Amino acid sequence: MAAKDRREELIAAAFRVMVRDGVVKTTTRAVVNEAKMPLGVFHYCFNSREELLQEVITRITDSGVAKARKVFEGEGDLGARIAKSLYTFWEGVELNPGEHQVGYELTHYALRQEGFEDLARRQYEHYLEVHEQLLAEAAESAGIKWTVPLPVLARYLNSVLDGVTLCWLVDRNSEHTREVLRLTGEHLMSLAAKAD
Amino acid sequence: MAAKDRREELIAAAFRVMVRDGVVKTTTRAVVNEAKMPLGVFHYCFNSREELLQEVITRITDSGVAKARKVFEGEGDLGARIAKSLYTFWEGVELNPGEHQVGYELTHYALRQEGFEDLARRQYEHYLEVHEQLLAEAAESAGIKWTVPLPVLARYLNSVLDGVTLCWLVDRNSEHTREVLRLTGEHLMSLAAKAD
DNA sequence: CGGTGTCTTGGACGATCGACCAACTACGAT
DNA sequence: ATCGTAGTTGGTCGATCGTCCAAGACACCG
Repeated sequence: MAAKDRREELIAAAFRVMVRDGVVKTTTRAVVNEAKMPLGVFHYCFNSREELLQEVITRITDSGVAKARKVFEGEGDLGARIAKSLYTFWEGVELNPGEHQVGYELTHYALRQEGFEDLARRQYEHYLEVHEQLLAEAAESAGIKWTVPLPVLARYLNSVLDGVTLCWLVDRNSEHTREVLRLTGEHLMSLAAKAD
Repeated sequence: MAAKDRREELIAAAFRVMVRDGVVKTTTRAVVNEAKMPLGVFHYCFNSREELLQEVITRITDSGVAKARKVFEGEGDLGARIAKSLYTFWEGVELNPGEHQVGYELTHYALRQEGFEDLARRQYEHYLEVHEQLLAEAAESAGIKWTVPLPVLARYLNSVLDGVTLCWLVDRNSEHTREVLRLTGEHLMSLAAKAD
């Protein structure tokens, strides 16, 4: 009935196809087939395939940011909060690996697509910003100061999470990954000092 | 003249195309065009495009392993060696970003390709193994023990390097990345204890 | 000389893709 | 009732892809 509703359904269908078959195989035909719509619908709702992918990228970025904020909710001292956040983050990865895999695929796709580089840049800009905010908030509520500049610490955290996720997507070694996250949590703790 | 030589040239040409245009656009025609050979050559030297990509993956893995070993060569105490290794690694990334980008693209490609998952798994298995060896060697030559199990420490190091590289490929913030690597080096130092 | 096997080549095939379009329907406003 | 706009559809176009093949070129061995 509504063109806008069709758009949303197609975006959701595209995301499902991506998780199942990968970004490369997410063709216009595969998407409309997943959404059980005739092929003609596609270019009535989207100017191009790229426009659809762009939409999916922003959705994933926003969803990732929101999820990160939710992960960090909680109480307790700094140590407990960090440990729980890392644990919750990892729960999310193991529960939904395809989503993260698609995220990386889209990042690399955007880096190669003329005019899409900014989209990837904004994606990581958001992630780094969120990590920075959460680290700052944690420091304030715990009454501590980070002994490392916040942007650096945020990049460090973001990198470790990206790295362990990528590595786990390949070899699925959950046990070692959890140990790495525990180690990272302890490291973060050691970078906190009493506030002035 | 030689079928085997053609093979090697095609592999090299394929790698060049990948770095320039990405894995997805590395078609049989693009490769033979890069190598300045007629199209028919391709399926005389390779049974399929997948066979070529498989060959490129193993080359990149081997080259990465060799480069990692070379990066770790050097003298001095543990701190200097770690710092220099991280610095040399990062020099390599900044000097040749495309190569690393292709590496990640191929990993994700392999994860999606039926029967190629093992190739990606072996790739990371090698990397982790090399990091483990280098960390063990460093500990021995410095007369220290790692206070964290070696496989975990290797995965941690591998993850940080992967993560910062990926992040830098997107936002090209060299300054913060170097600080993260410095931080990581100090962290590793803090995980060393005098051997028994 | 003839033949046998390794190269080399241009062209062609079938499949799949993104994109487009003309025709059809439904429905509210005039 | 008529018109116009938004929605809907199946079919089709041109481009590009991986793959294959038949025919020619070359060299070595009998």
